[in-house]
Amino acid sequence: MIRIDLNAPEPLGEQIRAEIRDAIARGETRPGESLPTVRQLAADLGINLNTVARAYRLLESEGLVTTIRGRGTVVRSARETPGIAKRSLKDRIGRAMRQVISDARLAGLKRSELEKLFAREAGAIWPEE
Amino acid sequence: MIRIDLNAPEPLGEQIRAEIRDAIARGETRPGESLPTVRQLAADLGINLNTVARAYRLLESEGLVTTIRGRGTVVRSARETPGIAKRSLKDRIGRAMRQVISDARLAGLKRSELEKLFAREAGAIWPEE
DNA sequence: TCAATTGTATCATTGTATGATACAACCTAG
DNA sequence: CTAGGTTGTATCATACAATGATACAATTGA
Repeated sequence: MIRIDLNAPEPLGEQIRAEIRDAIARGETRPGESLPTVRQLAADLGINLNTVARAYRLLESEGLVTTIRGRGTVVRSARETPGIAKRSLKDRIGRAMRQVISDARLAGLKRSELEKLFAREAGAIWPEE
Repeated sequence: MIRIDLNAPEPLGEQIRAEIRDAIARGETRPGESLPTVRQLAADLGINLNTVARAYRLLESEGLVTTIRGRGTVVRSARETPGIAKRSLKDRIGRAMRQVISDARLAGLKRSELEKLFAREAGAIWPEE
């Protein structure tokens, strides 16, 4: 189930996109499964249907879902999702990771705490290994 | 040295703030050290001085720097920086970490690659341990 | 004291996010 | 095959955030 924070500084659409990306990454919503309709999700969250529709379109442009008017939006299978340029991607992820770690350090977390956190979340994403 | 990407979706001010936070966290800029003046940095980056000034004020509100008109902006010593409520903080960092890991997974990174990346960045932040 | 240096305040402009509303494609009962 | 309901889409308006131009105020130092 998707939840957002109306007061967060992140735009609603971005929050939705991030939540769904995350759900797909961890296999909570599987390929072939339908996402809620834009009206349904918008009503659940108490926001405008266009905001949800825009988030879905972002996800489609990322290749994560397929959406057909009149039918709805469906999660694509993993191998359908196109590969992206790996170099810049790894850079981008590296930067994001660095930011998280810097934040944690400034917040006073111990390295061991952060390592535990990382291990836990990574385990949720790659349960098989 | 601080670098930003004029075309990135993240606001310029946020980029500056993140860069400086990171530099402080990893000890590249040490307590007592002066940041560039708002005009200097703005000129270097080719942006408006107000954008830099606002980023500096954000950092000041976080307790990371002290700024005095006429003198400039200086990095505060670590133990001066106030502690923040730990519970919500750890949650926030946990969410950010989860996003990074989801992204990495969807991008096709292997778990081992991400672990290597994490270890490298964490080592840069906590060099002593 | 005065000029230079530093950050600050104010206002205008631009772009993005969100929402209200009307439209178009698709599906299914009958 | 057609009518009505369901789904996503397009268009327009509005609010707000980010950035910039410009003028101001505090501090420094010769």
